[in-house]
Amino acid sequence: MLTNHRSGAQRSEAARTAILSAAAQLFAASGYERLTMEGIASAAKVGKQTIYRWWPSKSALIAECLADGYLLPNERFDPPATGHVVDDVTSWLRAIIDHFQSEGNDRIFLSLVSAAAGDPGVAKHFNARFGGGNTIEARLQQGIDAGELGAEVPMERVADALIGAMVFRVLARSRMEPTFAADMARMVLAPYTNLPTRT
Amino acid sequence: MLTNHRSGAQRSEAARTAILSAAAQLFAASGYERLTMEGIASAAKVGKQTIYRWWPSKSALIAECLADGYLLPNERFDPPATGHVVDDVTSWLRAIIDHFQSEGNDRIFLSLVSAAAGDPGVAKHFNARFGGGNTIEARLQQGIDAGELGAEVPMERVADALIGAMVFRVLARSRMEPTFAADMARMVLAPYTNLPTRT
Amino acid sequence: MLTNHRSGAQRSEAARTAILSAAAQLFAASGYERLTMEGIASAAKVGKQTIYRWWPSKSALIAECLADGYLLPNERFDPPATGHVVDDVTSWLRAIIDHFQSEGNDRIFLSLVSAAAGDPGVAKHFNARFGGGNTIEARLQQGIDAGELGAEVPMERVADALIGAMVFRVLARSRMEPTFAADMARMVLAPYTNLPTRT
Amino acid sequence: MLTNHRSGAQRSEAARTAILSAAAQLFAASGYERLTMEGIASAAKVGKQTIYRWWPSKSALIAECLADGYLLPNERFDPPATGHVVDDVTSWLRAIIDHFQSEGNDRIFLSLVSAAAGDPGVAKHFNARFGGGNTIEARLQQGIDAGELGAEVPMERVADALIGAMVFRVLARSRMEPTFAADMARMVLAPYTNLPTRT
DNA sequence: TAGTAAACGAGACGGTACGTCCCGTCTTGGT
DNA sequence: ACCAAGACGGGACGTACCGTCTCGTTTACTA
Repeated sequence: MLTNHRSGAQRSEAARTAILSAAAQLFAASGYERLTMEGIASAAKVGKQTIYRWWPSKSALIAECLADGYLLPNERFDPPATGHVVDDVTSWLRAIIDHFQSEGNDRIFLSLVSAAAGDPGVAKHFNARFGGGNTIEARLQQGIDAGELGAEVPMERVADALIGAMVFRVLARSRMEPTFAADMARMVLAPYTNLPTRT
Repeated sequence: MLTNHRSGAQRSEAARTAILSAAAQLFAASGYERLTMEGIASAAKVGKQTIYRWWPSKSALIAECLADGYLLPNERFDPPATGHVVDDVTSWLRAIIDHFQSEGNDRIFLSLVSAAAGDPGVAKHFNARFGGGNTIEARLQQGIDAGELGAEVPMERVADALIGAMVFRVLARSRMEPTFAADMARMVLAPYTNLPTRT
Repeated sequence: MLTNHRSGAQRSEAARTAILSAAAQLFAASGYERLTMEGIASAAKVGKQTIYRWWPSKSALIAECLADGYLLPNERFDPPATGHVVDDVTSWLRAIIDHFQSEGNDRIFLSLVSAAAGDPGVAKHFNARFGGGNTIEARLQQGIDAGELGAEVPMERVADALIGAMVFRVLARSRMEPTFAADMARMVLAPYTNLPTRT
Repeated sequence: MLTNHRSGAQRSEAARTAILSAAAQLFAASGYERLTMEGIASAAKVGKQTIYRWWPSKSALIAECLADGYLLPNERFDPPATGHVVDDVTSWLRAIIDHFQSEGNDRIFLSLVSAAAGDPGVAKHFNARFGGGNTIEARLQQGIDAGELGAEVPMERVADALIGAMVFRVLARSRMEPTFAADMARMVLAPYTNLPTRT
């Protein structure tokens, strides 16, 4: 027999889902710091051990919530491609900002920052969703290919600046101006566009 | 009796100092989440009540640590004024980055982000130190006055982008490249300088 | 200052009493094995830590219940002194048997045996209450002094036999005959009485 | 098909033996209260279900251990028949005492008492081994038949006293004197022997 | 210079949550 | 049908801290 079989009952997908859902719901409602394993277990109608059996810590659990789309919309923040890169980037950034400045979601975002600050595993997923490798760089690359942008545009730096500015403003509890997205996009992309952007 | 006098012992400055020092030391060593009031009281050789008498919460205590310079150098991050604004901003940003990427200080910064994410009071002090009213805008204003920069430079946005990018990279546990500061400074200021910056 | 003073709040006698009462009540109701610290804390409206602060274990708590008379009547089992030692010992033993064969008390006794079997500290108090040094030996000594008993009566052995037989019968769930006490008393004291005892 | 055969595998004698052995070994090592079903299953390399399939409870398992001689020597405590009944009873009692006062066995005995106190089923087997139907009464009957003892000797009471005293002393953690067995035997049998026994 | 009231260290208190152990049941795949 | 393995919902364990509340001592202003 060549199967490396595992005897015993299989992991319950129902329990896994219930735990992630409960964790996400309580996380959104109360924030990372007030999230308790007992609360999750109780909300998920699950024994605490079932949580600890599969996740080593609260932060690992939240990281998986994040990775599996329980906390944030999974496929939402793709920049449009209208042909005008600055406008498209502005739209993209504004969509993100609108989402996280809306009631309820702001708390989630702050809790997520708190979790990411406290745990590298969460940070990794946080970064994966917002930072490097994200869809914004693909859009910039399209802009280069289309001749809208100079090839020397420092794509990672652009992403750092746009996302970072937003994170910082949320962290500072400083509500962003309506023109924030447009201002940021113009500022960081201006030197690389082949169109006049001053004023 | 018309005097609103207060008899009895005065607040002990020794206790206040001991508490802030102990809190800062434990905060730096263990982070915000593992910081405990009992640990602080014990390290400061102080009764718990003496802490609760003067600070309503752990975050208020940390906010005061931050405000009083127990956690960060108080007067350090002033940009130089050599006459070349992009270089000066680069120097300023690099100094901040070097400080917070050094061993020990990175943990403090992350803990600070965590505390700020969890508590608006801490966030206010966090912002005061890094954001809005900071010295960087004064330097930019000097640049405008000296004719180095166009008057239309969006100073708050520049500050958001520079500080925000750094915060984001620290949060993402992504060590910044040696040219990070220079790249950022050039990118955000280029469209407003009266000197050629492409390449 | 010569006082070896202890700073801080004093131990709460109310908490101590509530804990011992709750423990005794639950012990009597559910037995030693089903007794839980959480149940006691909850019934006594006390934090668990307040129990653990003063008693190292469940058994130590039960031992103190026993020592302080929360589980058994404190002053009850004194043999009478009518002048006839065998009758008096019979009365004494029968009183004990009647008490522990009554509904409710039988469970207490068995639980006590279980606790004593599991913990030397409980055993010590169990022994103090039933065994050596008890009042039965004083009564026998009176009998010797009065010339009823030969001086060579092995008092400890008599006590061992009487108490032991009862313990064994309770343990064996073997309800004792009405004549049990009299039979035992006669049997163990007969060789030492100066009166005819055969038949 | 007329046979009332049972399809499927038969009960595994190997599993049964392994479980009883493991239970007895852990019981002797850790006592009744610390004995766990998971520990037994793991030590016996058996699934927990296999235990629960055949025994309803921990106490039933221990009762079977006791009945099948996994915990105590099965055929050991027969009194000799030298012709002198007090000596023979002394020898028998001393053998029992020596066995249970020896290192290791004392713990087993106490654990057994604890188990018996907590569970009637165990108590029944405990009693069967030490009490009522035991071999001591047969020896006493021989003594009566041989004219050594008066026919009125209360055999059950004698057994209660001898076994009970020992149980009580073990329970009280009170090591028995070397002359304990002889003293007890003389005391309880003296009034019924046809020989002088005072001193 | 005595009285008194606040601040202090210490730490007990009623609680909540931790992460672990074990319960007795259920599920899986193999013999 | 029985077995080994082990996941499951649940309950209790003993510990760590929470924020509040006495204690008895120290300090410094007021009468």
